Amino acid sequence: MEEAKITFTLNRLVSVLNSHADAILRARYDMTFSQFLFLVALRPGPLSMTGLGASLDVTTAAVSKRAPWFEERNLIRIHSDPRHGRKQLLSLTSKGQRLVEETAEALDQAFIERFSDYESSDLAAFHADLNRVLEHLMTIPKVTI
Amino acid sequence: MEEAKITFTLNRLVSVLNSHADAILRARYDMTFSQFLFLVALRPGPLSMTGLGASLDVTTAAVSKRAPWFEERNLIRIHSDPRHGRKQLLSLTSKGQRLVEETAEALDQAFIERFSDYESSDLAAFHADLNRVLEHLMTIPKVTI
DNA sequence: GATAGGGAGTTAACTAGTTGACAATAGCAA
DNA sequence: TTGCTATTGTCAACTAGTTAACTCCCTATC
Repeated sequence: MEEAKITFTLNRLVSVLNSHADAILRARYDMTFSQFLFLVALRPGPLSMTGLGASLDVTTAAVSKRAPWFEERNLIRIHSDPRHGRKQLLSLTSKGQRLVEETAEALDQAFIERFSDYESSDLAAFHADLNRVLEHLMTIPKVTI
Repeated sequence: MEEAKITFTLNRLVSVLNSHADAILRARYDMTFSQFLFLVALRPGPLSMTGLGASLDVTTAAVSKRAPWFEERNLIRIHSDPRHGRKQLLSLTSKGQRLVEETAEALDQAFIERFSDYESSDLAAFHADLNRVLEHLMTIPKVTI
């Protein structure tokens, strides 16, 4: 039982962090955390419906249904890939790009303030630990069912 | 940007752990992770709709809608509180209790195996770090919006 | 060229959450 | 008692995910 509680603690931690981000985005930008994630995934460059789904860890169908909402608000553009008749490419408009930069910056800032009394080396060590555990999990894909 | 990535890593980690648990539960018990959580929250004792919602970090309405599913399968009992006409109490049936114990044990076991090559002191230290960060977040409820 | 197969996107039907409006009960204060 | 106010649960309408079935379109192979 002691071991399983690590996963509970992790879930609580993530939930608190995400709620906090959500609250900031709603209050200051009238936007949800999940909308933020949708746009942020497009920051590195255009993606197909399927590609964006993979990046968000969500099915293509889910992206396909949400995309028009962002297009209507002129945050993304949806245009068909010239080299593949069926494929659609989603990319940020300049309005979308501006919004992403601004909100990402705001969240970063909030995070930094919240942990201002932590040594940055402590945070770095913590992050390293997280990555170590994550990699450990990824490198044993053998799910013994 | 470096800082914000901690939250990304945390989200990925939680997602991997939960998917793993979900896969085990689906394969061996024909049950989802979220159903497991619903039942596990009742392990310490009966809860009202609202109480269970608080424990699952979900609204009362969400619990109210899901509860009949568990009752139909004889996993929980729903009976009105004798000392409060409106309140409903949800409690595990013996079948539900058996299922919870068995599945919790299976997940614990899977976790232990997955981390068998970790020093248990490393895991304990990691857990302590998580709790430290979580407490830090909880003790500054001042959301500067 | 015809065609079989695979990749990409959409749609329908479902599950699980939300908020807001409501009804019923509890509990206190006058 | 009576009458506010809190708490508790349910319902309707919505959002965001899932899977399964379908439609296009491209490409390889015959």
